[in-house]
Amino acid sequence: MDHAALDNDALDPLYVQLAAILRGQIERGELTRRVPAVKALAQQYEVAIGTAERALAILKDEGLIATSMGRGTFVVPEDERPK
Amino acid sequence: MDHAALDNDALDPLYVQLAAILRGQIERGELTRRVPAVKALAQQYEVAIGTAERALAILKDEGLIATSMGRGTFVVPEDERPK
DNA sequence: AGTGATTTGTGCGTATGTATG
DNA sequence: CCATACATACGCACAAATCAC
Repeated sequence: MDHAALDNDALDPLYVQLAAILRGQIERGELTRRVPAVKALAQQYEVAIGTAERALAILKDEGLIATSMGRGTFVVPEDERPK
Repeated sequence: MDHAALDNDALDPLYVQLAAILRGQIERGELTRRVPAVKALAQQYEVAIGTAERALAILKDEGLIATSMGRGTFVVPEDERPK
C-alpha cells in the first residue's frame, strides 16, 4: 500500500499517474487539508521533485489543491472547488 | 529587436515573459503557421530549454498553439481558437 | 531580532524516449 | 539509418515566503 504504485512503462507518464493517485485520494476524502510536501511526495513515490511538481500542477490547474509559498499545499474544500 | 528582451529581475518569471512575447506576436499576426522549435527559442532568447517549454505549455493551454511530436509546434488558426 | 529550517517557485543542464520525415 | 523535434524524467541550485525557535 506504500509500494511504488507508479509504473514507468505504463501508458501514462509518471506525473499523470501520480496526479491520478492524489486526485483519487482527494475525491475519496482520504487526503484532506494538507498535501505532503513536494519533496516528501517525490521520496514516497520515488520520482524526481520536478515530476511531483508537475503532478501537483495538474491538480492545481483543476482547482483541487492550492499552493502557498513557504507554507505548503492544501486541498481546496469541496464546496469551493470549480465546476 | 532581437535582444534578449527577457529580464530575469522583472516581476514575471522568464517563462511567463516569453509566453507573453509569443502571444503578442501571434495576436498581431507576426507569427503564423509554424512556431520555432523549442531549442531554437531557447537559444534565441537565451533561456534553458525547460524554460522555453514552459512558455509554450502556457500558450498550448490557452489554445493558441498546438504541438505535434516529431513535427513541430504550430499556431492554431484564429477561427479555431477557443473563447 | 535574527537565524535557520521548511516549502513552494524558478531556472539551468542533461539524458532518454517517441514520433516524424 | 539518421536528423529533427516534442515529451518525459532526473538532478541540482538558488530565490522567496513562511514559520519556529
